[in-house]
Amino acid sequence: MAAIGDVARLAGVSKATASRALSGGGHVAADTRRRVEAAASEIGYIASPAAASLVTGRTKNVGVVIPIVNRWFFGEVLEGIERALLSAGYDLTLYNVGEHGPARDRVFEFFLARKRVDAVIAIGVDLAEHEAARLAQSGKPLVCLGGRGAVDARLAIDDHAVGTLATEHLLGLGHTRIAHLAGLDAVAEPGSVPGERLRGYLDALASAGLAPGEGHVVEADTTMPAGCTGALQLLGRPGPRPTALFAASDEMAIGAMIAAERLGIAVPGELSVIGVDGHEYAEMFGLTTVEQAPGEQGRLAVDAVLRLLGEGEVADPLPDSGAPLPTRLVVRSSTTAPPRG
Amino acid sequence: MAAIGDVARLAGVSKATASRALSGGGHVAADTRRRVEAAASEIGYIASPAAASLVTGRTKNVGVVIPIVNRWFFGEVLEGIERALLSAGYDLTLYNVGEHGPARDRVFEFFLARKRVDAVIAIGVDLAEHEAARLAQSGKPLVCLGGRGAVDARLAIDDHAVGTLATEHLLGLGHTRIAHLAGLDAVAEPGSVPGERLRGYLDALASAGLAPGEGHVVEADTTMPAGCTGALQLLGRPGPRPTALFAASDEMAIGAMIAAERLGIAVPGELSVIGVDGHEYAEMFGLTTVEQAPGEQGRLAVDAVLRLLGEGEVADPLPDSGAPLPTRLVVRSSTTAPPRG
DNA sequence: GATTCTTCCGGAACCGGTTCCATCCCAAGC
DNA sequence: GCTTGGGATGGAACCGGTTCCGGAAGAATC
Repeated sequence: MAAIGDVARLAGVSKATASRALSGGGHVAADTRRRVEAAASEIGYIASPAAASLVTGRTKNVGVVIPIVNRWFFGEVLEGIERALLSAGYDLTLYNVGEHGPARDRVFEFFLARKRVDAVIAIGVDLAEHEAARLAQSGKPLVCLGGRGAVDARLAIDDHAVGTLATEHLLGLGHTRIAHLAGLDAVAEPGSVPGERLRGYLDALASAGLAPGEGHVVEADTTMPAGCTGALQLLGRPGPRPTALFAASDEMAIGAMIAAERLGIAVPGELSVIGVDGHEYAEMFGLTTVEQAPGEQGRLAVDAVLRLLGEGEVADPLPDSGAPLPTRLVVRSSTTAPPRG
Repeated sequence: MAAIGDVARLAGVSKATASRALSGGGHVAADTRRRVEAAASEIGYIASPAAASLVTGRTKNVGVVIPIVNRWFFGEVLEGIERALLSAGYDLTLYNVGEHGPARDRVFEFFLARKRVDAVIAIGVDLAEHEAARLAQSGKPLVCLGGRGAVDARLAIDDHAVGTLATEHLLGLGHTRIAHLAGLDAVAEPGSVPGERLRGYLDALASAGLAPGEGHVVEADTTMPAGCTGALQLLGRPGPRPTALFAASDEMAIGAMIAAERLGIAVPGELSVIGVDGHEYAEMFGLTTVEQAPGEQGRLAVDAVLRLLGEGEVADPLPDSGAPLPTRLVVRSSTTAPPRG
């Protein structure tokens, strides 16, 4: 394996100059730099990241902590992060941590504590106090995308506003019996994503002088099958049926549309459905939704990390660090005015 | 930051002994080892991976190359790999490479060529000749899961057998008009996954003295929306309608079931549907499918890599390296005998 | 023309581990 | 009692870069 000493010898310069020519920012004559570069490519020299990081303390590597890979939103964020990091010359080390337990502790205590990553991006994970503390103590920048826990840099959409926006869209169409397919633990955990969306929904209803009908708020996993099951339960019960349904995710909304089709309920004729996410399948199903852009959110998280690492261009406009990430209502064919009568 | 010298001093031994006590396999007195370990934990010593890998040449890090994160199969494999690597003390560095282009070249030429990963796992990627050569030249073990290209270690299911198995299930139920929703380029690329499944389907039909009806083989992306669109096209055309449909993936199969529902075609009464994958949603839709176990496949790939790195237990039974990965038929409620008449 | 500044470059220390080699000591074998 | 052997340990080299420091040469200033 070719080392930088070989390059230097071939180019007739010292190791120091070779290093400066190849990576350092020091003053090197243009001609010398060319000679060194030629020598390097001639013998196929590739710098050792380990040696460099040993002395600089930086690894050009960012750890990404994610609770689950195989959910559309997370996968999309992950792809966005990967692309952005790669084009900045950074590697991405993936840590898939689930519920609290020994495996999760091991990631925080051992893997992330080592000097192998320069920074950490945590996506949708609720950091326990000691986990955040551990990371802070290691001195590595930490950027959170969603999730909860006390950290300095957090990017998130305004989930309360999302709930309000979706509900107001339905209210604006004239609906009054609006049901909600909420995420798990929406009622029990007020600060969580499902909790905030539920609160936004309730607040919008209240502003219109309304309240949800009995059994018109159902909690389910944010997946299509769970959405389908939840909707079957919600739409199948006796009593006045809702004319509109706000689902906490697009997957749930699609599941609900499938449930409606199964029950012979026309969408949007007899039931309007709105979701949240901007899922890639939403368009095919004609689903009205409050879009967020997970891939773009991943890119923004990388931007934030790079800035914290001092790599950001000075020209970069500082993002309004407090402001929530953008969302937007996309109206398709799954929502319309309620049936007359 | 505490270094190993600090630990050694505190324990009253030399750096060499401290290193041996903490990681090396050399002879260390039990009492000394205890003293060193106590000293290490007292000052919160954490070894620097960079320093260790600089001298040992090993990084305890595996690169994973994947064409797309956000597809159920790949996400599942990725999670399986992550879990297995983590429990073996390895890190996972993710490279999401798409079509051939400068970004992809950069991954192979720059990122993977550096001494940052000990081995590479490529999932479902067709390695170009120069890409495989580059990896081979770097001397790093390479394990492929699916995909094509000349490499030494490849794990894959037998896609031809999958196509045959699915088709024979339908034939066994008495179907004769069996359509196929194939993956993209199934006809154009005989060696590919979609191509092999198509061939298995055709061979099974031929063995029964049958051939696909006109327009009864349709190619589509292996997603739910594409499967829906393809099925609408396939089922909507004039002429005798197929009584059974073999879709090249579960997502496509689910899309097809939605299409059938939309067209008022009963499943399985008027149309039997079978897919491939064992998707997490298959059960909810009652979908009969040829299951493969992507998470388990990821674990097996890690096993293979670890063995190549010399970490495998000698006791480990060598897997029949040539044998295809297991698949199995799971019969649910989406397939039945064809309608009479 | 002498002084100062700037640019370019080489020598050498250093990052933090691992490992080779030499040494020491104690127990076993003759 | 002396040699032999092997386990335990320390000293020092080493991995492959980066960076500090100092020197040399040329440009700019007076």
